[in-house]
Amino acid sequence: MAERASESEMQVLSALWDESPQTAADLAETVGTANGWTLATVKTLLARLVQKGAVTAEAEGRRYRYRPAVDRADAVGDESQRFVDRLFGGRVSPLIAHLAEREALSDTDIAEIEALLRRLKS
Amino acid sequence: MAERASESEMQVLSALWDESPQTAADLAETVGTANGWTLATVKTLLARLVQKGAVTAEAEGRRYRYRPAVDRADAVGDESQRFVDRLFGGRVSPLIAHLAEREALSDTDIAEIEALLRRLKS
DNA sequence: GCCGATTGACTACATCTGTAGTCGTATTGC
DNA sequence: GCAATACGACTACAGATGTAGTCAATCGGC
Repeated sequence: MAERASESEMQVLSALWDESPQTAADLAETVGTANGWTLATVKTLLARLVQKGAVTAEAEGRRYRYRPAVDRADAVGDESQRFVDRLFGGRVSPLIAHLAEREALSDTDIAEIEALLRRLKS
Repeated sequence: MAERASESEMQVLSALWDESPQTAADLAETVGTANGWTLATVKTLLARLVQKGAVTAEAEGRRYRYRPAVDRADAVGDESQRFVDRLFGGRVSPLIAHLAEREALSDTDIAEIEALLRRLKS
């Protein structure tokens, strides 16, 4: 259970991590419109997430309320690991270096990361 | 051209970034065995990479020597951006936080990241 | 010069993914 | 009560992906 979610599915799952439960219509409005998906598409993604065991559907009257069934930290951690393995041979600093070069790091990001590192070293 | 490489394709491309040119047989021996792929599979991945314009094939006698045709920094940067967008809403520090929590950061990583940040701030 | 090994070209095929559409039913506004 | 609508179940379908196999040509060793 809890097979990997595809990229699109991950967007939906992400929205559920941010707020849950949500209905298909809710998600269509937020994630759907953000990605240019119709309600039908969002429903399909939800169905697949449920089938993969990444999301649970709880009946509320005639409709369902969806909730994440996997832990965000776990899922995100797994993905991150795969990602750094795949592109950086498991090394994290080259990733940071790339993000920095691409100016993908805001001042806030930098400050936050520094704070994190301080905590890590203590 | 230069469409996105799939995960498996990326492994091959990555090997070419590390060393090039290489033949299909070379790659099968390294990336192939590392992933449990046969020579045939590696050849397919190479063909797809060439078709996508991510790798060039230069004939050397009866065989080809493959070289990356896309810049590593560019490709990796794009992937990284997509990745942080997808899982962290574009914010980098949560990614670092997760990696840190998973103890995926070595002391060396931390030191390197700090050095990077110092450079960024100057 | 012949034979086995090598190599690219082409083909195969199940599954996953992205992106919906249809349909029957239940619900709700009037 | 009936019509419009909302909802889930099921179906559709092309393209991407993972994973290889076949085949014909060729090269290298004997």
